[in-house]
Parts: sequence; C-alpha cells; structure tokens
Amino acid sequence: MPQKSATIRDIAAASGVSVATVSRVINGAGNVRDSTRDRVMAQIAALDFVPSRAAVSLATSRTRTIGAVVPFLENSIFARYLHGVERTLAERGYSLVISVSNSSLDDEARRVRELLNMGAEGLLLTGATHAPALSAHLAASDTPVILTSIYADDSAFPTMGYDNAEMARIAVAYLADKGARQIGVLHGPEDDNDRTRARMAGAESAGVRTFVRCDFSASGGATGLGQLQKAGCDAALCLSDILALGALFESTRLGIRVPQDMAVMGFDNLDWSGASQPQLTTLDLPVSLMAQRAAGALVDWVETGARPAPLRLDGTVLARTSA
Amino acid sequence: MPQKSATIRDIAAASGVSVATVSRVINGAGNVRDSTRDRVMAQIAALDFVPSRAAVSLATSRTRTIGAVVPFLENSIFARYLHGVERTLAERGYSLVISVSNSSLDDEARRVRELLNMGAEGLLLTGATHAPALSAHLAASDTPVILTSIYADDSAFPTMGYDNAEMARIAVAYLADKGARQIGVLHGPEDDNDRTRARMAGAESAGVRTFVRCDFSASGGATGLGQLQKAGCDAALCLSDILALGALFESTRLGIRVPQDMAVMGFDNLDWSGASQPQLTTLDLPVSLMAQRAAGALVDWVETGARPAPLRLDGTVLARTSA
DNA sequence: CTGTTAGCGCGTTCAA
DNA sequence: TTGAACGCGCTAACAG
Repeated sequence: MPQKSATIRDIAAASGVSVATVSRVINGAGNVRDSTRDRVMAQIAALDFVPSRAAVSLATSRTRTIGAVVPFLENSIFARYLHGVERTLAERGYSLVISVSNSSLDDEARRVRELLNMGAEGLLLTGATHAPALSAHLAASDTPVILTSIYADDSAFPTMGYDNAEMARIAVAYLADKGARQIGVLHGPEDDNDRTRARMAGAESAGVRTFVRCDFSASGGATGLGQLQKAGCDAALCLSDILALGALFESTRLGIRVPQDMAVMGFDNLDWSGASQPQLTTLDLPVSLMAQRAAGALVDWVETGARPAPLRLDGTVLARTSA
Repeated sequence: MPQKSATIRDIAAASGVSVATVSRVINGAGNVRDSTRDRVMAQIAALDFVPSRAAVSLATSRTRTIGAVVPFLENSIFARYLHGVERTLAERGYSLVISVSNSSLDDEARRVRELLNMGAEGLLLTGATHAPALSAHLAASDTPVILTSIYADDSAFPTMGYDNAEMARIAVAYLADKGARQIGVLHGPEDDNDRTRARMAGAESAGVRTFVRCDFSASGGATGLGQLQKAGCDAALCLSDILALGALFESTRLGIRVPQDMAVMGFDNLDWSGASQPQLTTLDLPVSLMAQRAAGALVDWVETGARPAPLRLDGTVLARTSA
C-alpha cells in the first residue's frame, strides 16, 4: 500500500538533481537539458508523482478552482449548463465547485462567500442582479466574475448569455404569427430572478397583457394553464419548458386541444421536449455553448488578468407542433 | 481595496500574542485564557480573517474536499442527489467537487483520478461495479469511498442505497396486483449500469419475460412503449421516470388509454411525476435521504477513520393513476 | 543549464 | 497559559 505519495524531493533524489530542476520540468520551463528532463520524467512516472495541490497553491497563491452558483439544479437547464462548465474547466486544468442558491439572492451571497473562502479564483454567477452587499464585496475583491444566462452591456461584471427580453419578443412574435389572438405568459417567481423579469418585460413590450405567476414546477404550469384558459387566452408562452410540461399535461386533462384551442410554447428546449405530445415548440437557448464560452473566458481572465467583453448569444424558435 | 487578506501573523501582531496562540483559538484548543481568546477573536473579526485553505491543507495534509461522480446530470435524479450531498457537506465544512462519467466506467475511472489528484479526501461513487483498475487503485489508496444508489452487503466499499432488485420486484408485484397480465420492462442501457441490471434481474425473478432496451431519454421511452404494445404487454414498468414520461406521451399519441389499455409505472418520483396526465404511479426512492446519509457517513469516516456499515434504504410504491 | 535558499500561511511540538 | 521554531511540498529568485 503506497501510503505517503512521493514528493518533489523524492523525485529529485531519485534522479540525482535538485528540487528546482524537478520543479522546472514539472512546469515545462525551457531551460533544462533534454537528457536531464528525460531522467526526471522517468522518475516522475516511476514513482507516480503528482504535485500536491495544497503546496502549489501555497507557493503560488493560486488554487485552480472556479466556483459556480446556480439558482437550482433539479429539473432544470442548469444541469446541462454545469456539465458544460465542468468539462471546459477540466480541460483547462481547473476544478469546479458548485453551489445552489435556491433562487435566493441572500443565499447566493452566502454561497459566494463560502466559495471565496475556499479559494475560488473566479466565479460564475447566474443573472445580473445580486444582493447589494455581494456586489460591493465582489467589486472590492477584484475576483474575476462572469454573469451568465443574461446579456446586459451595462453590468458591473461581464455578462455572457442572451437578451432575455428579446428572446421573449421573438417568442411572442412567433406565436402571433401563428395566429394567436391573446397570448398569456406563464412564469415562475420573478422576485430574485432577473431573467424571468426580463422575459416578462420583453413579452409585455411585444403586447402581452396577461401574465400568470405560478410555482416553478410542472404542477405550477398545470395550474397556470387553467388560469390562462379562464382568462380567454389562446396561446400560452411558458417561460420555461418545465412549466410547459405541466401546461401540456393539463391541457390533455382538460380536453383542450393543442395547438388548435391553445398554443403552448416553452423556453429552454429541455431534453424531453421533442418527445412530448404534442411536440413542444420552444425557444432553444444555446446553453452548452454559453457554458463553454463563459468557463473559457473566465479561465482566460484568471490567467491573463484581462477582463473579457460581454458575449451575446442568440436563441431561436424551435418550431414543432405545440404552437 | 483590501487586496491581500490578513494572515495569522497579522492577527497575532494586532492582538499582541504569538501565532501559536491565534492558532489555538482558531482551532478551539482549550488552553487559552478567556481574556486572551476574546482579544484574538475580536481581531479576527475586525480584520475579517479567514485561514488560508491551502496553508491549512499543507500543514495538516487535509483538504476538506469530497469528490462525487455521477453517470449523468441532466434530467435525472442525480441532480437532487447532488443537491443533498452538497448541503450536507457544506454544513460539515466540506466542499464538493462534482464529476460526470457519462455512464462510462472508463470515464469514471478518469474522473476519480482527477478527483484524487486534486486532493479529495473521500469519494461518493454511483453503483457497486467499477473499472477493475479503479477498484484496485482505490483499495490501495485507502481513501474512504461510499457507493450509492445501490445496496449490496458484499461490496468492496460500503454501499448506501436500495436493493434495486427488490425494488423492481415490489413494482412488478404492484402491477400484477393491479391486474396486469403481461408486464414489460422498459430500460436504458445496462452495460455500465449495475442499478439497471439489478432492477432487470429483480423484475425477471418476479416473472417478467419482456424486456425492451431503449435510449435513456423520453424519446427512448416513447419508442419503447410502442414495442411493448406490439409485444402484447398491458403494463409498462419503466426503470426511470424519464422513460415513463416518454411512454406516457407516446400512449396519448397512439390513443392507448392509461391505465386501462396499458398501465405505466416509473421509478424515481421525479418532480413532475405528480403533475402528469395521468399522474404517474412510480417507485419513490428516498434520494435526498440517501444523499444526506451517505455524505454524512463519508465525512465521519474521513474524520474518524472508522468505516461505516452499509445502509439499506427502502423505496415505496407511490400509487397514483397511471397504474 | 542547475543548485541553494528563502518564503507561502498555518499547525505543532517542545520549552518556558 | 504562552511563545519560539520547525516543517508541510512547492515555486521563485538568485547564484554559479
């Protein structure tokens, strides 16, 4: 049982050089004779040496750790997002520590503090709105922070995401083009959620007057659909596919034909949406791409110190049969 | 801009004691005079001091980091699981680093190596079957490892989960009790998935003879339902709610009445399953509880060195209307 | 091209 | 009850 793992000193001794030289080959410094390098590398392989993260961190004051905070994880698009982030960071040699804020800005602030305390070198947050104290803290700490799922060029930190208001306008336009006469918007709690607020504002600017707020869940969507119907709507724009799922189920329960009696449209293009009955027309958002770009940009920022420009990504209507 | 954060030395100087004393109060050692302790604590608060993780790690050779690898994240019960793990670990002062194996044992082995290299003190893996090289590596490294989502008392590492075969038997019995004459099982790829294999074996031991393998997705479930119908089944036991979701949609598409023509039952009790039409009868698994227990036990193991006993959790049929 | 040495921030004897 | 000093494993000058 190889208990204590080898240290840089063991490698140095085993290959007859100094620790400095071993450090050089580990870090790919150019000034090492090939033969020496080979000898050292052989020992590194033989002793299965891996530099201690803690020691490297202490010496360089770098942790190669990125923190990400998402509002929730279950049944959401954030799982796909985090998967993309994790892979991108791994490729760059960074680890990801995930925290969930339960859609609360106060919780988010706490999570960020935890992440910072544990040495996160960069942060990936959701949305552009945060607890005031957090924003101040972050601004003072000069930690690289990228805000995702939203695009806003006037934000305190670079944003990488979509223009949610515009996305909603596109969706409304699509529905209107399909002949909808009264479009109702179904949305989850907007209190600590500026993505939802932006989408609502976009829909309103596109003429929508009926807004129904419900729980962010399928059953919330089901309840909401009933209200939309009572309100006389002939189209339901669900600000998340999760809500659309409930709406779809509720309409079959109520015998409402989709899309004839009521068009149903979602947001996100969750995995199952192409298999629903009817197939869900939804606004497809490039979440994985966003994840990769944001993670990559954050690492660049951490390593070069150069703050990236915000990135605007576009979503498109994925026309299927529900609307 | 408070760039460099305070070190233990700053606190020592500010409170007129030695770093050793500060260290004692930080770590709650008893042998410190109250007045001294108060003075030090005041400075810690005043300077907003937080011990450097890297330094603590180096000095104690502990990282307070746990690694978890799950087969996938999207649209799965693992998101709920990880949420539970993350919260439990946070309460205990540990961080969680998540990795996704894409349901591949080879990928899993790679992810585990990454986690170990970065200093994970304990691991939470899914299932009892792993790449042989990984099992050997783990056994030799004497790192605490807990296997979840499965219960097996003969495993190399403690398992904390359910007896998947038994769960499947219970589900089959429920379906049979409801009058099903030919039950078909719908399952995803079982190659690198011993939970699925166990559930299949359980169903078989309970008399099921029809097994249909499909993609692990809603559309896979939809396709599978069609096959089950052609095979003459009057009940579909879906080994995951994701599959059941597709099955439900497909049955309404095909005009198959659920549960009259075909009973549909799932596994996991995903968030939306109570809102589906018809409401999904499913085998409810105590995932959050499992997450908390496993995470807590792992931390105990890391801290005390005492390997925990395996834990068997039970699932129950959540009878709704689809079966 | 290579070796010496001084830290990085903290825990931990060992004395006092 | 408190302090001085060493070491954890590695990087980064600085010499040579």
